[in-house]
Amino acid sequence: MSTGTAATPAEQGGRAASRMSAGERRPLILEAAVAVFGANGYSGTTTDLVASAAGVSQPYVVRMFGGKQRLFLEALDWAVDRISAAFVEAAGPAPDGGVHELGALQDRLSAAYVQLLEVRGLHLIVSQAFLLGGEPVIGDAARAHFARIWTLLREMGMSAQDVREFYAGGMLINTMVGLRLADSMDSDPEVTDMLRACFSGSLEEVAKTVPRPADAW
Amino acid sequence: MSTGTAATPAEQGGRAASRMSAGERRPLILEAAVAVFGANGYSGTTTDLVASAAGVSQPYVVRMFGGKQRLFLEALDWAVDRISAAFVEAAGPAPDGGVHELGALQDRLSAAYVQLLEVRGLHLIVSQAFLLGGEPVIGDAARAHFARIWTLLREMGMSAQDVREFYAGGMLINTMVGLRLADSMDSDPEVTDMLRACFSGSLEEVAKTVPRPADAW
DNA sequence: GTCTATATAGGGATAGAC
DNA sequence: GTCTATCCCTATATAGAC
Repeated sequence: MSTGTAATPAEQGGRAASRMSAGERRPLILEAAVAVFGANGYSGTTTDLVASAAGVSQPYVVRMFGGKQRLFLEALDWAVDRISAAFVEAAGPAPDGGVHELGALQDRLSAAYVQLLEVRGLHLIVSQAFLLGGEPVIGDAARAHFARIWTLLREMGMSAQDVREFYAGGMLINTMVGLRLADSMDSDPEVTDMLRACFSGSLEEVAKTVPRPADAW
Repeated sequence: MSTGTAATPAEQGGRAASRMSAGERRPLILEAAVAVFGANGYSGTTTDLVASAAGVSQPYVVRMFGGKQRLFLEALDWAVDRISAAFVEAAGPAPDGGVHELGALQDRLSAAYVQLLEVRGLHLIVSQAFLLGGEPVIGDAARAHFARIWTLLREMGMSAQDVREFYAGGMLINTMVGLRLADSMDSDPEVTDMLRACFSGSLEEVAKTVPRPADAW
């Protein structure tokens, strides 16, 4: 584990050491920021925690993004972009200039959303942002993101009620992730039932995907 | 606005001044704590903010509850107790040793949940807690509360899927509150549509109840 | 029961070296 | 491009007066 090599130092507690273009480093820090902000919330996150997770120094993070708030905003963008992209990809092209078949579409979207659980903190940073409506800058961004995905789904042909239901299910999934309910799954059989109910239908077994214990972050 | 009178000094920025038994003051502070923790989250809340909202000094709050974390736990208890009580009351006694009629029960529970919006921060402190699953002490409490209400609803005769759906709707409501979507309602007609969709059915007009701008807190 | 004063720690941001 | 050193503000908690 020599510190001078090029092998990704982030995620391993090692320091950067290797020189990298800002363009390369940026997404690495953002990914770390999503994980840390997701786990600890905006106020609960220190720029130093993000820096450690990314394997760089705290002042560097602040300097690169211009402050904690901007870092959060960019990380949130990054996260919502990924969700949006995943939905677009899952939906695929609308059949023959027409509109998607509803049931199938929703199944694919749900599957895509659960699939995204493998990206650390993705769902959680969004949930965190949704609780920050009172913040002047972040609140505006959060509302815009909420509306943006809403519109995206509407344009795929879902009715307002369809979207409502889909959103509701998504928020419930976010909640179970935030609660780390899966962690207590082994010990408490009733918890398993709750998880089973919440990750409905074919997604059942994916409950295993829910992030396990909070490691470093 | 003489500071020596007995008239509730809390919520008005005035200092306590009046002596009160700990038993009387406690719930006042808890109520303030629910509002402040709900709006700002655990890390985002300072004990001083709670103290100001309650009209007492910061060290007094710390001393009375034994620390910020304990204060949060008690405030959370207070909130979930109120939700639980509201549900029990809304359900009423089960008809003749049997089980509730499902549709009607759910409508009453939903109405009760929305009704509770008039208690500042009630829904939000719960949402905040649900994102703290990684915290050793608070996480356990949050999971317990989640399971407790779940069980309560199951015992009222709802199936696991019924509860899942009800929870999902509740989390969505919490999200809209946290986002303060209602604040942008006047300016953006699309937002009104989203709100209309989310506060489904007869609850439509209650969107007005959603807390307006973040005042002091 | 309630306050003022304060010890002490932690975190965001800046300066400046390499 | 990246780090070390450091400033300064804020926040929890304690001590002790009234």
